[in-house]
Amino acid sequence: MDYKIDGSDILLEQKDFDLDETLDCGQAFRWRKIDDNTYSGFFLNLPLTISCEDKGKNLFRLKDTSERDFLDKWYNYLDLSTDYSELKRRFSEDETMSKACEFAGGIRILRQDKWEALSSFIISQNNNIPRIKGIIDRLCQHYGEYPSAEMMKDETAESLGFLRSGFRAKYLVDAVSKVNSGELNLDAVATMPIEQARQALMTIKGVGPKVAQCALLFGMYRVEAFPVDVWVKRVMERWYPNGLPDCVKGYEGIAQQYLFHYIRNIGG
DNA sequence: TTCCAGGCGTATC
DNA sequence: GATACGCATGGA
Repeated sequence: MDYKIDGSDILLEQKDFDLDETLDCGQAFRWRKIDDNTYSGFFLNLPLTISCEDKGKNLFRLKDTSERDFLDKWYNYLDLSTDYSELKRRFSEDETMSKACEFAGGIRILRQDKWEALSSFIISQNNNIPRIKGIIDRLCQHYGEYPSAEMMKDETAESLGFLRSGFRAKYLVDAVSKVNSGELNLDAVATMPIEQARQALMTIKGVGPKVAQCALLFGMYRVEAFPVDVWVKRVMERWYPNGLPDCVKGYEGIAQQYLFHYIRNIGG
């Protein structure tokens, strides 16, 4: 990772980073493609427009970004401290993982906000990505930003009707209630042993094994969490009937993201 | 029209 | 513990 300040922008040189593969691969739902090389989106409510200026040189421009926001927020959000080349080398001991890493070598795991990831993946269940984005758009439009659990404290399944989120509205309401009451402390969950953390999240109505794993992986950077959705289930049946290879141990969640993207895009 | 989507709660065995 | 089914919505 190398960067310099260019006027009001940050110029970032970063390998193993592709905007489509990272910002539009189903892990985050508030990034919008502006043109071929540019996305606009948010971490919490801090906006960013980011462009790939030169693919060959791994050069990116973070528009209107202070050095402080870059170092304090985006460096962490974009997981710039993790060496994905080294991870891919380890993963590539396995033939399928090798192909998946080669297919989309620019995937990174975003270190998202706990509540946003949890509530987003509650919305994601039995749903498709364009529609998930639509529901989250309406939620943010309504509040003017991504609402905290505190901001949503008076919502009911009925008052959330404008989301057109179907049966998921009541699940959101239960999550809001448990987080606001302190019954579920997301900061505490983030540091629990993984199985205990999973069980704690699953006390929320509408949070099962898959949504819990997604909240842990994408909202709390628990990279050992392994969410299994319909696509990853196909991966397991097709390539890993006896379980994941040893070379992904400890980083199952990151491996999962390569595999998820791979099977969705090769017509599995 | 039917099927499906980054699943889960509930009923039933 | 495993399996079957319904669930809101909207695009293909």
